[in-house]
Parts: sequence; C-alpha cells; structure tokens
Amino acid sequence: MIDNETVSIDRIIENLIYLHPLLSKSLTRSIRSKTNLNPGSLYILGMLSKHEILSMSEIGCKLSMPKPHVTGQVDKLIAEEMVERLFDPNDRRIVNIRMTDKGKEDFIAIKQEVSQDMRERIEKLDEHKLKTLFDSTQVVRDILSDIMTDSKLTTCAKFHE
Amino acid sequence: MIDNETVSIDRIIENLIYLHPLLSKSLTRSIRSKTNLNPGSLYILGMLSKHEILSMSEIGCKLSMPKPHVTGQVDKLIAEEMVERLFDPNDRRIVNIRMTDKGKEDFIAIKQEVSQDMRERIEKLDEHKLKTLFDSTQVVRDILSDIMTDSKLTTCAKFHE
DNA sequence: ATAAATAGTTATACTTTTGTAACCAAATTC
DNA sequence: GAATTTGGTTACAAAAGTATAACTATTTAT
Repeated sequence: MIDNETVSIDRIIENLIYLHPLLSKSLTRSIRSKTNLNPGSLYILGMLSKHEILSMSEIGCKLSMPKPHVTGQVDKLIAEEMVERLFDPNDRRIVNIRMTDKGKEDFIAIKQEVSQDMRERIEKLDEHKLKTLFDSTQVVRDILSDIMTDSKLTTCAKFHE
Repeated sequence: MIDNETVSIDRIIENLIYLHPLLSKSLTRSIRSKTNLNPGSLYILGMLSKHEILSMSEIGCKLSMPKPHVTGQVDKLIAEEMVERLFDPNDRRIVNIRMTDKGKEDFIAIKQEVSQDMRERIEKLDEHKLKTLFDSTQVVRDILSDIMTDSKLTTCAKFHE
C-alpha cells in the first residue's frame, strides 16, 4: 500500500535525518569554540535577521524552543548588547525582540568565524556544485521554514500565516 | 574584495545556519517522546544504514561525535539489540558496528514514528514542491556528506576516501 | 625487545537544552 | 469588577552532549 508519494516522503525524511548531525556538529562545535554565545542564541539571531522583530513567544514557536529557554538566551544576547527589548504599546505583556546595529555587525562576523571550517570545505567545490548547493539549500530552507513552524503548540497557532 | 563566489558561500552558510534548528527541534523532540533512544544513537543508526559497517572511530569521525560519547550511544543500541559488535580479525583493537536485522526493522519503524509530525506537513505540499524538496535534500545531503566528514581530527584522516 | 602510536573504554566534570511548575502583570471575558 | 486567559519570567530538576584525562589492549616502529 505504498505509493510513489509516500516513498518520496520517506526518502526526504531519511535525507533530513542524515543531514541533521552533519550540520549540528560542524556548526555547534565552532560556535562554542569561537564565540561566547550558545548555539541557541545564534539560532535566535538567525531568526531575527530574517524576521526583523519577533516576540518572545514567536521566537520560541519558530525555533520550537521552550519559553524559559528563550528568556535565558535572549538575556545573554541583551548582555552582549546584540538585541534589545521593545515593549509593545498595544499589549504591554508582549516583549518584542530586535537586533541592535551592533548585533547585526557582530552576527556577520560571528557567521564568518563559525563557518570558517565549513567555508573552506565549500570553497573547494567546483562552480557547478557550488551553484547546485546554493539553490538546494535555498529550496530546503524556504520549504521547511514554511511548513515547520510548530503548530502543535496551541500558543503558536496565531503566528501561522 | 567580495566576489560572486564568496557571496554565494555566505548565503549557503546562512541557509544552513537557518536550517539547522528547524531540523533539530522537530526531529529531536519526537525522538525523545516517541522512542527510548537518544538523538545521538539515532544518528548512528542513520550512518550505519548508509555505510553498513563502521568502526567506533569512523562513527565518531563521520558524526563529529567524541569517542566516549560513541561508546555510550552504541552501548544503548546494543542493549536494544539494534546493533552488534564485530571484532576485526586483522586488528583486534578495532570494534566494528553493524545493524542487526532487528535494528533495521526497528529503525524503519522509528523513522516512521519520529517523522510523523514532519510527514504530515510534507504531505500537504503539492506534487511539484514535493519533488523539488526531495531533489534538494538529496543534493544537500550528498554534497555535505562528502565535504563534512571531519578531517580536522587527525584520527579521522585515514577514513577519508 | 622496547618504545610509541592507535582503538576503544571508563570516569568525571561541565555546558547546553529540555521539561515542569509556580508566579506576575496585563488583557480579555463574562 | 471578578474570573480567566495570555505573555513572559523565575526556579529547579533532568536529559543530552561535550571535553579531558587516565587507562587497557593491541599494533607498529625502531
């Protein structure tokens, strides 16, 4: 009772399961050795550099990160003056987070640092593979970003577009 | 002094940094809630299902996992009778790991379980996006798998093909 | 034959992340 | 206007991953 579609999905899942530790290890290791940030706070920066402004809940939702953890990671980023809290005048419970100018600069430098090792490997690819890799990461990112926002948490439902 | 190639690499890195937590959270959460395995041991299974037989060092190398951690994770998999130790007659120091038949069956079931949530989301994609996602994950997997095996660890050098 | 290197295990301490529960303040509902 | 819900924080326990060093057994090198 397995049709082509199901098989395809299985392969996608398998690819993602295989892919994950590859990214995980190469990224998180250099995050720790080369920055004073946790991996978690770097992911928050990544989200903020795409979405500009996010509330605490939205961050937790988009990264499937428990709320208390978001608080802790954002605290660290604030201590580094990389993000700032913006209080929402319409709903004073909501804490919006935005990167500071310093944060944006730092993030560029950090990405450079963190990815140094990966960069050296990618640089060795020929033009065609490089293009293919670029296109493919873009597709995977866009599609997963679209479907993976966690809707299982009821508190996340409202953030779905 | 930034040429097109460099820009492209930056975007690739950015995509991967963005991608990582998306995978991480959706996979690791359900691994824990739906299986009695750690994420780490599942990654080992993923590697073994591709490479058939790997020594302890090769596993640590391919997953950039510290050796003591590999030992612990493999111990758990052995306790579950999902993998077995094979002692190398040519070099009795080497411990080779291979999935058992039970392990292969279980792994299929576990992948099914673990990815249930992701699967439901992917299923909603139209035929074209599904195909694109499949192709792209395949490309990213193949290329990263190729370049990401950790060559920084001297002990890993010999496992490079 | 002895010394050095390698593969793996054990032990331990530490960091990061996850999960819960209790809590406050603000908003909403009735 | 009292009760409930929501957004966020605090505090704490537990799980998972990482780092390091010490150790055994085996192989390689000299």
